[in-house]
Order: sequence, then C-alpha cells, then structure tokens
Amino acid sequence: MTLSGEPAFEDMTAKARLRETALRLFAEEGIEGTTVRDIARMSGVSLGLIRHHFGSKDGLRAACDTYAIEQMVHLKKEIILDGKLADRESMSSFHPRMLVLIRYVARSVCDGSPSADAMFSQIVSSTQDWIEAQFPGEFADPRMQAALVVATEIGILVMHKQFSDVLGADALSPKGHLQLARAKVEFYSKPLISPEVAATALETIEKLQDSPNSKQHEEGGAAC
Amino acid sequence: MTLSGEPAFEDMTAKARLRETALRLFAEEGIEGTTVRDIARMSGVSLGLIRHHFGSKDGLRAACDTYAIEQMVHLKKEIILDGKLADRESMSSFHPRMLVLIRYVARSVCDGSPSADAMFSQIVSSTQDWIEAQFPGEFADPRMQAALVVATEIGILVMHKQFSDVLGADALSPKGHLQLARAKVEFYSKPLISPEVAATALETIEKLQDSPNSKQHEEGGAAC
DNA sequence: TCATATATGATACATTTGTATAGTTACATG
DNA sequence: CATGTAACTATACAAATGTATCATATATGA
Repeated sequence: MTLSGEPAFEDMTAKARLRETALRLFAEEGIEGTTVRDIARMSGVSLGLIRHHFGSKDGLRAACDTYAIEQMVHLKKEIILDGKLADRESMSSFHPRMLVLIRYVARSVCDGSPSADAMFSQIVSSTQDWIEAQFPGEFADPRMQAALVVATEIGILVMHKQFSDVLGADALSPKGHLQLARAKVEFYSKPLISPEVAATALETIEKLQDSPNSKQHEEGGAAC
Repeated sequence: MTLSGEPAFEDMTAKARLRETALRLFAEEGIEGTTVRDIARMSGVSLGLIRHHFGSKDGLRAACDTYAIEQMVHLKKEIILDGKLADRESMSSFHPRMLVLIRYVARSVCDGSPSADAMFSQIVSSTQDWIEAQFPGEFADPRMQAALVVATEIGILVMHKQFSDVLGADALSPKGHLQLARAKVEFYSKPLISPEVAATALETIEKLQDSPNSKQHEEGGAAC
C-alpha cells in the first residue's frame, strides 16, 4: 500500500491498472497521443478489456476524469489533516501523487477534454479559498487572481520541459522542484509592476473600456 | 493589405494561404487535431498541393514555425517603432496578429513540437530584457522570473476557454482582453506571499536542499 | 455439479489520415 | 508558337487506430 492507500500497481485489478496507466499516459502523452493498445500493453492486459470495462476510449477517459477529481479532493484533505502540513497554507504540488493528478488536469485542458472546465474550476476554487483566507478584501476579484495563479502553476507543468532547460535540472524531479520553488517564492512575493505604472495602466485600460473603439492595442505591463 | 503588410487572405498565393490556414488551425485545434484535408479545404485548394509546396504535414508545420518566429521578431520591432507604444514597456498581446502567433507557440509547446523550445526561449529572452531593464539587479535569476511570466501568459492562452468562464466574456475578444488586463495588472503588482512568509519559505527550501532526503513535501506558498 | 455471469483474449472491421502517383492546367521563355 | 517548368487536381495506397465480434477461462451461486 502506498501512502495514499492504493495497492501497488501489480496488486491492482486489471480494471484499476488500466485506469492508472491511462491516467499516466494521458497526462504524459496527451489523450489523442495515447493509443488504447499502448494502455492495454502497459497494463499487461489485452485490448478488448478496455471495451469490456469502460466501453470505449472515451469511457476510459471519463473514468479517469472522475477518479482524478475524487482523488484530488481526497488527497487535499489527507494532506491538510496530516500534521506536517497542517500549519502551511500550501497545497501539494510537492506530493508526487498530486503532481500526476494536476499534470492530468493540465493535459485535459490542453486537449480540450469535456471535464477540463470542472477540474479547472475546482482547483481555482481551492486556490481562491486560500487567497481569501490570506488576504481578506485585498483583491477586487479574488477568483480571477486565483485563476491567474492556476494559470501560472499549470503553465509551468505544461512547459516543464522548457523550464527544465532554464533550471538546468528536471523541473519534475525533487531537485528541480526545489529550485523552482525558490523562484516561485520570489515571483509571488515581488511585484513586477510598480504601483505608479500599475496606476497609469489601470487608467489607460479604463479609458479603453469606456471608448468603444476596441481596435486600439496598449497595455501597462505583462511583457510577453 | 493589413497593418502588418500582408495581403488579404483571398489575395494570397495558394502557398501562403496554406501556411496561414495551417498556422491558425494548428493554434486552435492542435497539430495532431488538424488534418491536412482540413487545411487544404479551408485554403480552397486540393490536398496534393500541401505535398507539392511543403513536402509533408511536418514540412508545413516547420514552415509555420520559422514563419511564426520571423513574424514575432518583425512584429515586435514594428510595434516598438510605432509611436503609440514607444513609451510603453509592454509587448503586444493586444495586437491581434501577435495573439495568433503566441497562440501558435502555446499550442506548439502543448503538443511537444520540436521548435517549441526555440520559440519559448525567444519569448523568455524578450521578457527577460524587459525585466532587467525595469528592475536591474532586483531578481536573483531574471531569466527564471521571465520564464514564470511567460508561463502565466501562455497558461492564460492555453486556458482561455476556462478564463472566459471566470471573466464572463470571451477572453480573446477585445472586451474580455481588457478585463483580463485589469486583473493581470493587479496580479503582477500585488504580492501573493508576504515578506515574512517568503523568508520562512526560502529557509525551509534551503533546508530541504541541503538535506538529501528529498521525499519530504512542503512549500511556502503557491497554492495550487 | 452445473449453470450463469463476469473477466479476459484473439481477431476482424471500418474509418481516418498522411503519403505517394499520375495526370492536367497555366504560364513563362526561347 | 512551341516547349518545358511549375502550379494544381484527382485518386489510389498503406498504416494506424478505435471499435465490434466471437471464443475462452474463471469464478460464483443454486
């Protein structure tokens, strides 16, 4: 049994192995990029079993969706109840199991999976709770701020290969993750737009919002 | 002719139409998710012409890559030289043409395209220049901070559908883009981790980096 | 024990999709 | 005008892939 209470891969039923393999392959290679034959082979079963247990590839994906969502809330509770993290506001991108789940969400969003909206919404809500607890009344639209944090975090996962180049270490390895954590602390604690620039930028934006000539293009930061 | 100097779609040569359609479809539907038949039909030409001009689908993708990179540096210069933006540090996610190009980059990263690394690197460098000009010596690793900004910006594009839900408007429309810009100004100007929390977080991370028992999972922020 | 349902496997099928080939038109150039 | 080269089309081909069908084994319960 792992820390999270699942049996080891070899001890799982064929159905569970299929779901587990699919979750991982979908996360790593994308949904389109994963073939049912790959999933079956890596689960040590035959092709037909996917149809038998899940009806179709899309049925298997749907099973992964509900399982991932259920696991995320479960893991979050488990981690919060865990004494070591009870006093920390952080969630659990450090927990390897959570990493897999969030990578699955990231890929679902990229691939336009039907459940992506629900999964995204859930993670945003969780982040929003944290923001509102930490900075009550500080932000005009806490949900939007939460969404931006999620965009950053999931963006890092989507671009983990490119981040590994910048880091000089695998961003998903423990070592790289720690380096990345340092950088993220700096990113989230130091503003990249000064108050003055922010003020004028907001002014400009408001002016543009009032005038309907939406053709104009200007912005006050966020180089990209 | 458009502002950027390209002829209108109907006036383009078949080869240019194919490249333009491919760029858009690859960006919107993904590379795997786009068929050469779709590209040909939407370009108003026959299937074989893709092979004639580009050799293969992958050849067409490569042509889009080099074109996108060339266009990005070209557009950036053009926008900077443009008087209206000369005094602003912002780059040009507001420019509709740049939006298409960056969406193409975002999709290339998602799909693991071979040129994704180069495109990402270029955008990060551009952002890094801006950061170093704005805040000289402020950040320990400016390139890493730039990468995090790019992760946020590209993450927003990847999740634009979900962001539209939060915004209550299409995130890629002028109206939604302005709303989003307001939120981004707040995001980049207000810290989400207080200095005290940041300090203790960095301490914790350093402790973990020294001790090789990388199994531990903790972090000092970045709820996700 | 026998029967029935569930689990599992082997194989065939149809569709999609990228690629290859051959033919046709248009256009420049001598 | 002749001719050849590039642009372009129509169609055929082969591989990959999700799905369906049929057969077999295993377990469970009357």
